[in-house]
This record gives sequence, C-alpha cells and structure tokens, in this order.
Amino acid sequence: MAGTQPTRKSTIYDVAKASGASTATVSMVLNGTWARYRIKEETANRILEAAQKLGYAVNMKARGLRLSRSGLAGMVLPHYRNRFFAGLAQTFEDQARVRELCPIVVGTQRDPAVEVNVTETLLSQRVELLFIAGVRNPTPLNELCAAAGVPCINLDLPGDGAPSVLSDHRKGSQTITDVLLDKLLQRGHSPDDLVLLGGVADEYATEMRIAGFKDAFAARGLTPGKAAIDSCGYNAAAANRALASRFDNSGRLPLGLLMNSITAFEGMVQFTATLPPDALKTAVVGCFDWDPFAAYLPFDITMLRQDVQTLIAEAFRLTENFDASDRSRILVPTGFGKMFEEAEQTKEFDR
Amino acid sequence: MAGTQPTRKSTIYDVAKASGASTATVSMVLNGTWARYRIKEETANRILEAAQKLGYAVNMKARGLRLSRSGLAGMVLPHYRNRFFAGLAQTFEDQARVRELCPIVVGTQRDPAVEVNVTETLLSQRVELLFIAGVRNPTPLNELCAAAGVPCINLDLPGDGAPSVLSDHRKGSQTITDVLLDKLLQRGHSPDDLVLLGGVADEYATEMRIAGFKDAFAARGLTPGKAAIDSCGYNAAAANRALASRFDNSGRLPLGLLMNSITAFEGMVQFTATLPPDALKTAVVGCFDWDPFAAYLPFDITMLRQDVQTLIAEAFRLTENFDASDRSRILVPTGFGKMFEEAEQTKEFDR
DNA sequence: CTGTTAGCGCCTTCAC
DNA sequence: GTGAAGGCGCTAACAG
Repeated sequence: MAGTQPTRKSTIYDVAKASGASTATVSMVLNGTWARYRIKEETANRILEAAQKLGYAVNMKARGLRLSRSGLAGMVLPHYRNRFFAGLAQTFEDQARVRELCPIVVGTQRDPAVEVNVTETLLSQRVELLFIAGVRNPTPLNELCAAAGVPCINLDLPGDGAPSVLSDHRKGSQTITDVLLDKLLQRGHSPDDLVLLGGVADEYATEMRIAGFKDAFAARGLTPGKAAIDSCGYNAAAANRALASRFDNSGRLPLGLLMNSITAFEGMVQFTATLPPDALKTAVVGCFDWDPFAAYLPFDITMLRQDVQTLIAEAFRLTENFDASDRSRILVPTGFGKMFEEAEQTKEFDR
Repeated sequence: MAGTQPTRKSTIYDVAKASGASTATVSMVLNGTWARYRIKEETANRILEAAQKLGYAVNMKARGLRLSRSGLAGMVLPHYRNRFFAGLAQTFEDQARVRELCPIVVGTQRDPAVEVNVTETLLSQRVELLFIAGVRNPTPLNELCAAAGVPCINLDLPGDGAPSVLSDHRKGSQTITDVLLDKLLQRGHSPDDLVLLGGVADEYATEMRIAGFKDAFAARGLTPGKAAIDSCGYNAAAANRALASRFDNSGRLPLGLLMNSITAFEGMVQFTATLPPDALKTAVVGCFDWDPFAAYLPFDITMLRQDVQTLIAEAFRLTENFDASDRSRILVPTGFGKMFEEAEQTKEFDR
C-alpha cells in the first residue's frame, strides 16, 4: 500500500482509460445495471478488473449530487449513556444498513442550540430521512426538515411538526405500578406506601407515567395520596435530595419506590449507599428504565424496558410514502426484564 | 411551513434571482468571504435576507464535490453499550464539532464484514479522517484508508497500518493490582488470593494487563501463581462459568478478584447473585472498566477508567499534518473512579 | 452493444 | 463591485 500516491483518488475516468471503455460503460458496469444494457460480459470483467486494480471507490458526493440521493439516514439523540439510547442507536444503524442507507447518528447533549445546528448540518449533507429522539421541543427541527422536504419522525418524545413514535408509558406505568402494589400487599404493607419519584411535571413521559400510576390505583378503587407523586426532576442529584428529605422527615425510606428514569434511580442508589446495607431490605422498587448492573443491586427491583426494535421499525415504516402532514402518534408497548435481550448479544471477544 | 413545496430545495440560483445579484456574489456572501472582495454591505445584507427567507441551506454534496472537502469526520466503534465507548463517541462528537466537522460515528458489532463495509461507505462519503476504535484487526481498514489517502487513527487497540492511540493498560493494571494487594494484606489475606479473570490471552489489552499484573507482584519480589491468571474470555457467560468452576473446586470465591473488562465483571455479578448475599463480604474486587451502577454494588470494588478526552484529543492531534507512514503508539494514562466525571454532567431534564 | 453529452449545485478565476 | 464560464465525479438519455 506504500507505493500509491495517496492524494488523488481514482475516478471512473481513470477506470475508463485503463480499461479502454467509455465512462458511461464504466458507470453502468460499476452500478450492476449493465445486464440491462446488454454490455458484453467480457467488457464488464475488463472494467471490473481495472477498477479493482486502481482501488476505485465510488464518490457518493458526486453520485448524490447527480441522483439527488445521498444514501444517508440521520438520527439525533441526547447521548449514548444509557441502555435505551444506546439500543436506539444500535437498532437504527442495523435497520438503516438493511435499507442500504449509511446511518449517521449524532448526540446533542440536550442542548437546543446544538440540536438545531446538528439538524442543519445533517440536512445540508442531504440525509434522506431524520429521526429525532429525546428532544424536548422537536418543533423547530421538524420545521427545518419540512422546509427541506426531508421526512422526519419524532421518537420517544412527541412533537407537533411531524409524526411521532412513542413508548406507551401510560400503559407501562399502570402495569409496573400494579406489580409493585401486589408485592407491597403481599408483604403486608399498604398501597399508600408506594411513591412515584422523579421526572418533570409538565413533560410528556412524566405525565403519561403519572396517569398510568393513577390508573393502577383506580383499577383497585383507590386514589394515590398527595405525597405519593413527587416530580422532583430527572437527574440523580434531585432524586437523591428528595429521598434524603423524606428520610429526614419520616426517619425511614418509603416501602415502595417507583423511580421515573434510570438517572433518578441512580440518585436513589447514591442515597441508599449512605445508609446501613439493609435499609432497603424490605423495600419494593421499580424503575422505568433497564440497566444490566442496576438489575443486580441487592434489593427487590422491577425494571420496565422500551422496545427499541419496534420503535425504530415503526419510524422507518412511517418514512416510506411519507406524508408531511401526518401528525399521528404511534404507541409501542413496553415490557419487563430481558425480553429484548437477544438484540444485544455480545460476540466472543466483546468487552 | 405548510405552504412551501417540499420537493425542491432552494439553491444559490434561487437566492441570486430573489436578491437580484449573481451567483458568484451570493456564494461569496454566504461563505463570509465577501469582505475580501469589497462587496457592498448593503448587497450582502440583501442577499443574506433573501437566503433566510428562502430557507436556503448549502448543499454540502455540491460544495464538497467542488472543494473536495466533505466536512465529515468518521469513527467506527463496536457498540455504545458501555461507558467507555459511549464516552468515546460523545467526546469524538464534541471535538469534531469544535473543528467544524460533522461527526459521523457508526457501530459495527465487532463484525469484520460490517467493519470493512462501513469503512468503505464512510470513505465513499469522503470523510476527511477516520478513527477506528476497538477493532481486533484494523489493518484491512487502515489499508482502505491509505489507498484513499484519508488520515486514519487506531484507537484503543493497536494496528500496523496507522498510528495508534492507546490507554496505558500495563501501567494501569500495575496500579490497580497494587491497590488490591494492599487491601488484601490489610485484611490478613495473602497475595496468592488475588485472581485476574477474563480477557483473551493473545489480545493486546489482555497481554498488557497481565504484564502490569505481574509488574505489581514483581515490585514486591513476588510472582503470581499459575492459577492466578485466567484469560477465560471477555464475555459475561465465560466469566460466570469460570467462577462457578472455581467455586465448585474450592468451595468458595477467590478473596481477591480483578476482572478484565466490564462484561467479565457482569458475569461475576451474575454468578454471585446466585450465592448468599454475604458471600462476597470479605472479598476485594477490581475492574478495568467503570460503570456508575456497578460502582454501587454491595462489595468493596475499585474501578479503573480510561481517559476518553485525552484519547480523542491525541487522535485528532495526529490527524493534523498527518504522516501516512507514522506507526507510533501513543500511551494515555488511566485513572480511578470519577476523575473524568465532569465530562458527562447531565442536564436538568436529562434522563 | 458502446460512446457522447448534458447537467446535479457549488466555488473560483477572470473578465468586465 | 459584479457576471459568465468551467469543472469537481457521476449518471441517464440519446445517438450511433
């Protein structure tokens, strides 16, 4: 590989010259469309050989310019730091590749300025579709896409500027709440001992989860008390503080705890780490996200999991025959534990 | 946004027509190079305004074709499923953006066919540089890049076809081994009770970690025993099995355990979850990766952390004035615990 | 069956 | 100060 001059990449002109054919013939052969044009197999082989020898690789920029198809599929998400977003990214990549698209996913750190910036960049690269995941207010991004005529789907958080594909947080919340209530009763405790902790009151996922929480109580002819719902924020520090103040007031931890996000859950773990080891022994806890290590922490824990496979599949489905005026909100069920595990099998040398 | 015909994106021609200027003038103004050409400020403003109104966005495909600069920076990595790779991706994106490049990172699931495929795709999109992280044998990918004249850096695993930026696993291993030995002695146990578990014997990171492990013993005038090093593989199931068989043979867990990867660590956690809760009470354990939840598991655990910031910064440094014949291996120190935490602060609404 | 040609959208040199 | 023209690499008609 040392001898080749690295500056100039070979083009179809080089291949044409080397093989003594014309650029059109080369183009057809290299695209595999040559059978349709009844080009002699011998010519085709000659060209393929020359291309091989020259290390020719198509310039997608030029092809894209000509065809006005970039072959790029874009997705923006906040970060990769939890299993949900990591899974989303992975699944998106896999399914984009199946569709012969080059996946390009970008993390924005939930910074609206970065979100706009990234979207503009992706659009200027002429992505053929854009998925927007976990963006608080996707409308400006939707509008950018609409202006560019690029199909755009909101994932995980709904928006008014495009169709949305969402996990059915309400139903999921009712289900997990129900499980926790059963466990609580089994241990001789009361439904009043269950607390839904974390999240932001005026935000979609939290609203849905609160609704589902109430649904579960209602199905038993009950209503959760005032103190049972504490939307103290998503981040670990907030949940940590909220728990600490409850502890200070009552002298103990709630007997049932439903954490509204893995980050809030992390805050809970941080706080309980400051307590004697068996402070959570009798507690029943649940969480709206799943994490492999969290699942092994030393207390009774139930984790809900979003179905990234279906989420992404639905989003792709919406992009075919995309209807720019579509504002539908598709709901995808969530499930427990390891039900989606297969997708993330590790390879032998993985680490 | 409803009224605009979504099919056609506006071009500089549209902007030129709308503003009554020529395409050249528009181009200069839109590139910010207009001051150099002494274009009237009034004209410039008129053009900017028209562009704004038309929702003009540069077509990077065309610009790239003309300038032979794509504005794309590529990175391939195995997946996003642990904090190291997630951090790498995040940091890469941030630093690429600082350099005015559009980051495009792709996960390959450690599948060599996908790795080659992805590299070819990225190259055909004319990325201006490519980082290759966690690829077992990067040489074929390096050669593809070399043939295309694209700067290419191996991250985290070394290769013969390009410069590499690596964590100093050997030094890190010596340090953490030293810490574990101290703890073991403090508790009245013997250095022989420490086991290095996981990894693949003929693989770079494992080799370095074994060397560091021995260094730590050597510094005390000792040599680890035969059974002290068990490269049973990286994946959780393998570590799980290895521990199970040790347990069957000796009737107890090793008193000191140094896990060679977060996945092997996960296997250990899986196995110990089948034991009585206090089976690990007196154990001393370490791990060559860091995870926020793993850090809160109920036993004495020490985690080593790679410095993704420096890793990426060094890689970028190597790409400027890139020397295609450079085969240097740059070593980056690792550290303990939360030393690189600041980089992943969560926002208020994060989850 | 194969070669010629006209752009895709943009930037830059060179006249005006 | 501004307009016209050429070409980046590729593809798809359209001629031979």
